[in-house]
Amino acid sequence: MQSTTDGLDLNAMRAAADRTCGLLKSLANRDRLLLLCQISQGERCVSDLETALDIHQPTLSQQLGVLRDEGLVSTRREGKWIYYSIASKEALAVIEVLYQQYCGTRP
Amino acid sequence: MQSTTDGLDLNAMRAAADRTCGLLKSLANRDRLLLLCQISQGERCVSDLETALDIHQPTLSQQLGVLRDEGLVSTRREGKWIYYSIASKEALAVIEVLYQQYCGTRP
DNA sequence: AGTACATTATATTAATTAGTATTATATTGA
DNA sequence: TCAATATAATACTAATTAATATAATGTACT
Repeated sequence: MQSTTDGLDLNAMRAAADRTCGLLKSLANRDRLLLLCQISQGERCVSDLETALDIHQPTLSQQLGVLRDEGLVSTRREGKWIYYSIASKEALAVIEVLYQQYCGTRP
Repeated sequence: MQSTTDGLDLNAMRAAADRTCGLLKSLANRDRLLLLCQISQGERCVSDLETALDIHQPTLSQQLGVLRDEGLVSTRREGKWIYYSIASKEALAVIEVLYQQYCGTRP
């Protein structure tokens, strides 16, 4: 046991670091980052994303699958279209900071 | 050329995403994350880090080397000791958010 | 109902590239 | 010579990604 002034103990820190790594690995890919950046500005369907980012459809679907599996996005079907939105507050918080740091303040 | 209301164009977005990925890949490792977390709370020498995190010395040195190569930390020698501190404002900003999201608000 | 087309997802494979731990050795300073 | 830190070399283990093909779901039309 650890005094409260020491903050988290090593095991708790490691566990938190592992969870954090999960998010970071999901983000650490150009296509996924671009996808999340778009989706974080508002719901997008796949063909919107394809047009906006010029990523081939199977790649797109594969990377969106990764984001779904990690719980970073959720989907809603409307007819032929499937709309994606951000489902993780942690992801959203990180994306916002990344945008500020690497793309300037958001309009 | 692109109207200013559209924000960044695709090439600029890709370039920004690539730079961002560089940071994210550097962060996406348990040991490096723990190291940065410690160092972001104030300058630390290697043996401090070794004691606090219980990571074997060569691993420590190797991962600190990665952080140095990526420009995330800088060093200062004082006698036998080498002190590390955060050298990247982008990294610091991300670390702060990650801490908030995964470890609660910082004391 | 049946056909055709649009949208999105999945499966498979190939190719490449990477991440990590370990052990041993080198460097620098007291 | 000892303590602190870095580098090198190896060995493992596996992760990422692109590409191609195919499947599933929905709509429209006849």
